[in-house]
Amino acid sequence: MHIAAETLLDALHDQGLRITKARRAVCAIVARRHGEHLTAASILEEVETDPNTNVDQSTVYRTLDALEASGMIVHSHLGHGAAVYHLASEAAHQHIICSRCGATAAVPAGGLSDWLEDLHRHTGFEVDPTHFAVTGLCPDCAKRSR
Amino acid sequence: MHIAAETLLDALHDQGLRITKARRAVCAIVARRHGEHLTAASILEEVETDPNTNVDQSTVYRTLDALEASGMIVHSHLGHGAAVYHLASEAAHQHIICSRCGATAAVPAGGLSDWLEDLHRHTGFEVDPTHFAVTGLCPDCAKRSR
DNA sequence: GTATCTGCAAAACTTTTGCAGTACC
DNA sequence: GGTACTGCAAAAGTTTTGCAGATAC
Repeated sequence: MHIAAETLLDALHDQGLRITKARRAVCAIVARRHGEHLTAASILEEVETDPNTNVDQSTVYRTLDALEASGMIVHSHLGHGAAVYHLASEAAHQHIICSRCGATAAVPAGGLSDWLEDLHRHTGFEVDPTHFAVTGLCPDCAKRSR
Repeated sequence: MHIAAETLLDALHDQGLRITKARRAVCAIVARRHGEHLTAASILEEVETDPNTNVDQSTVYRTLDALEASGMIVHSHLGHGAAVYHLASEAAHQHIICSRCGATAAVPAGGLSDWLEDLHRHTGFEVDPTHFAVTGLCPDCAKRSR
């Protein structure tokens, strides 16, 4: 799964937004490191390694918001901490996080479709289950708790 | 579904904890208003309506932690904001929250059991799906977005 | 040229922590 | 009497906001 920073910038441009140095920097990092659990903090940290650019945290958040509004990325919440961002094209998976040790796993969200249909019939909600992780105990912690 | 403040206090006492004025106040509110989406802030707000008692927010959090440790209550995360607390005996339901308007619904978590078994086979995780809500669009917002 | 963006600084919001004094048992 | 608990105050961590100056188009 590859994506070019240009693709992200184009999406912003298509929304009538300007292409700036800060947006280039953030898009480059998102393009390069998508697939990781990217947080605003980790993006900011990486931006700061380049002594030639100076991007503020508020600009990182605003750029991520713009990318999300343009439909290129989504964010989800793994635990109690910071939100993680990933490409919308990779979004259809469910995060699981261990409530004890923080270990994470990802599974395709496909197996949920029956439940989602049920939910829709009962509540009328159109549910996207991937926005929040589900918690549980990872194999190791589950073993230890017995 | 009824519960007495005494029951909660007994649970704390059984853990070797002391029965104090602050804990009485918090337990009374939890007992009276369980079933609502109780947050630390709403509990604090209600405590402050009584001019005779003065309970600090840190004490509210510590009391909720103690009740959770004793197994009487659990907390879950509905959205990006504060955690909500409810009785453990009422916990086996899944929250759904509209990402646009904030409307919430609850459904029994029962329909998820097939998926949970699948998940366990594939990842080894023992998942509790109710800790985080799932997001989606409520019927009204879904209609409006078309 | 001008509307959009940016960096800076500060605030908002929820939750946690250190500490000295209070109150429960 | 002694330990557990409390209120107070401040900090931590993530995200948002107001604003004056900078920059893309």
